[in-house]
Amino acid sequence: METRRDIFQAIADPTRRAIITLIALQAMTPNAIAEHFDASRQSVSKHLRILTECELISQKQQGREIYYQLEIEKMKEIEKWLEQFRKIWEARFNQLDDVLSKIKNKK
Amino acid sequence: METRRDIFQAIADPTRRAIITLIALQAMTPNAIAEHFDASRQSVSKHLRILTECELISQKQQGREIYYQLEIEKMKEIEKWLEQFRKIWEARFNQLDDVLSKIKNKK
DNA sequence: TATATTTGCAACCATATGATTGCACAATGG
DNA sequence: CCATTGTGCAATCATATGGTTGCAAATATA
Repeated sequence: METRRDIFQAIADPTRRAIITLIALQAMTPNAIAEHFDASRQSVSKHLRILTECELISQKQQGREIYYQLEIEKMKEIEKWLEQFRKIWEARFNQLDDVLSKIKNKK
Repeated sequence: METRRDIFQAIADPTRRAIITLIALQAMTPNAIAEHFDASRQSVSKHLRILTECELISQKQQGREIYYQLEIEKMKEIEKWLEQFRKIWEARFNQLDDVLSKIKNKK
């Protein structure tokens, strides 16, 4: 709770992943978000703080209400980490393709 | 340590992410893996257990050595979760595209 | 067979985590 | 001005986490 925030650590918690999905399309207030979960309002507030700390979400003050919205660009960092594995998938797929065409040529 | 394993929880730890990257291209023994980190062999062994529990990696016994390899298919589950956000990215990109072409048409 | 190597597991420990409760404070509305 | 509403923060607590050390089991080697 006190350590440096990290996206991967942030999305490790299922409630936080659910929050991310919930506000992905529409910004919401903490109270509105909390209504979707069993957890208390304060507990959700803590999750929002963690998500804010690693800049996965941001706030928009509107009178006394605060709307939290997803910073979808930040999600791309996960995508970026996955890229190295995508390359491997594709390489394997191409290898399979080679094998298949060799079988075909043998016929 | 005792609870049900989850991929997102597994990749939350930086050492585990490093292990995944390390063995992505080539299966390795626990000792060989541990040499790449400051942590003790036993600590790495624990990480390997966690990764195994959520089926992100698998083992291949070879004499008295055990080779751990990445189950790259499992990584696609993260990809799958990201898909919902990719849709939003693309929608935004298209919106931007619309705006740009409208500006162009005005000229 | 005796010894060395490779590995996993159990016990233990300090710290992180996620939840709850209670409070404070600012903005709104009567 | 006073009550209500929306929100964050501090304190506390049980449990999870990640690390260490010490040991045991299995395989390889002399």
